[in-house]
Amino acid sequence: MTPHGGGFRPRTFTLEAPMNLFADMRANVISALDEMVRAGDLPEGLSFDNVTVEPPRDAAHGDMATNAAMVLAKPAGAKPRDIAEKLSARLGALDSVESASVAGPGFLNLRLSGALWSDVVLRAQEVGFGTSKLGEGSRVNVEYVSANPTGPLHVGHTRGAVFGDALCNLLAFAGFDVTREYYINDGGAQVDVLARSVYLRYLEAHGQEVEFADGTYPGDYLVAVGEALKGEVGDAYVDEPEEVWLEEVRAFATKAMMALIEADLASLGVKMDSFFSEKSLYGTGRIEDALKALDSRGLIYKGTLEPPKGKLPEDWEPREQTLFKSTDHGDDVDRPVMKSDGAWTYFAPDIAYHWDKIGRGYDQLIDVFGADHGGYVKRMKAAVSALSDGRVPLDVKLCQLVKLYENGQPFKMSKRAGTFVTLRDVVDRVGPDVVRFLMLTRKNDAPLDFDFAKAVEESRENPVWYVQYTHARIRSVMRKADAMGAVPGAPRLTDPAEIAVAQKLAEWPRLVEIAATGHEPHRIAFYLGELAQVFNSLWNKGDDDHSLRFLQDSDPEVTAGKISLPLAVSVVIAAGLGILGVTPVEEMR
RNA sequence: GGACCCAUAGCUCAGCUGGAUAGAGCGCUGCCCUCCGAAGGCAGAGGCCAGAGGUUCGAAUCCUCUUGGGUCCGCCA
Repeated sequence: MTPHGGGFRPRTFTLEAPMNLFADMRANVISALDEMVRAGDLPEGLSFDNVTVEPPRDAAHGDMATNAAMVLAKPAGAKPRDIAEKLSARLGALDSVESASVAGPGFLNLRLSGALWSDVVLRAQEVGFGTSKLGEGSRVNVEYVSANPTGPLHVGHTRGAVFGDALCNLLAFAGFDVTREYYINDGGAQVDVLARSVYLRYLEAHGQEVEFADGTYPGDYLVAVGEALKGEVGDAYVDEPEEVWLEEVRAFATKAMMALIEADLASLGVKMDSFFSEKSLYGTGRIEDALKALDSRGLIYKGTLEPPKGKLPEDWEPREQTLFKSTDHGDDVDRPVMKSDGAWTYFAPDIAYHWDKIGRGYDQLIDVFGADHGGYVKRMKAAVSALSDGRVPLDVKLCQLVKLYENGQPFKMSKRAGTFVTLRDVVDRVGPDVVRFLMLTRKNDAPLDFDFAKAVEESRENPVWYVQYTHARIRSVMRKADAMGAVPGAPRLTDPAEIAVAQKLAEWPRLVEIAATGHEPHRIAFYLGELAQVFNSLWNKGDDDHSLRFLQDSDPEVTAGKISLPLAVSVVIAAGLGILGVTPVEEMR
């Protein structure tokens, strides 16, 4: 049996027809059902929308299962098992299906022919395996991080940055046209505070004694900015009133902070496509335009809100404000867009910003916020729904808090003393790859514990290490195979452990689509852990059964057939890590 | 008072948008370790999916209520 002999059936693989075994089989099931309708086995006019083809929970049941008979039983007025039997006969006749059997309440279990698994392994070796046309022709704007430009990014921002970036990679992998965007909050009072703080550092650079009162930022990251300002303007602003310098110092400081933030993001491997300035909305009529758009839909009015129930703020008194009738679009109460003194609320520029995004023609908007912004989700969705007349969906992903630990002990930090842990601290400590992977080992809406010691531990408990280790050991095998002169050939999968790996590989394209549809990049991280596990299980079996080893020293040709599977696994791991933004390593140190 | 999120093995968490006997890691118990990449492998025990109703062929998953945690709640950005 030469590896390039009979069993080898090369198939061309193009991005126009990415492989998804489950989608392919579902198409087979649907056409079989259509045939049954024509043959009179099923009534006309049935909807097949709820018919699914999935991996069965228990692999002993088969390779795939369809619920078609159960879903159709009621509308067709037939018994599930009768439908399943007839469907079984048709599907059993397919080349790719080895056997079909009816089980349980009406499941149809399919056992696929061995040759199909070999095809999966071959195609999984292709770069681009798992890419999808799911997002074809669809443009998505993902807004994430969007931290105030008043200082370096801290741990809290890190999770949002990693989540948003991985989500963008995932969407791009699934075929979407993605824009990564950062909204700069440079229009509010906090940048004035920044400017005053920088001014104090500027005076300091001129040798003055200064005091950081409440309401200023004392962090020493502004020392260099103050000095830079001195280098720029000399002593022009010394002992001048605020009116003279505020605007320019604000612009100078904001620019410096954004440079700092961009550098922080770069240390994590995050690069934005677009920065959108809140300030650019003021005095340009853009806020007015957005509110006009709402007004033209009859959604702006003057009124007085009910006082909040329960604890009443001490200084509460009813005031008339300009309100957005967000309750028409699913919100609980209408929201003020203009304060009683005539100034915009923070919500007004947010509306204008999203109005701008809609105007740029995106098919879908995603906002990644911290969990503390949960209260704004409904009003943002209401605004986007109103402004796009329900055409553009907005999905808001909330990232829960990150708690830091050092060997199980809570990591102390004091915000007041300015000793909060920055993104840079974390990245410098464990490296960007570890940070990124671990930040995605929890769903975004679940709190995350991050332990510095465990993050760099080399053990099965550490998912980053485990996946990297698996990739590295495969690369090692591939290098040795190369030295033997073995080129990956047609895989011959016989052992259940080998088939199990191929089955896991077959799930990859489907998993990508599920993760992309749900905006859930953490699924990729979990999948990689599972893939590594089934693969290592096969590897370990090689200890007892030497015929399962990938490198067969005596026989380069058998080796050629064996190394296809590990090669495919390494390709998928590399692709998955790529989505997470983690570099796959060739060797562990 | 209201809104949103969460509750799954002793611990930390998955659970593929409603599928079959609910999974993984750690911990626990018992075996095996000198093997291509050592930093382990295999097997076993462990569950009223917070509780109660409802929807249907079928619910950890969807709806309602209850309990217990987190976040937020006019002019702060």
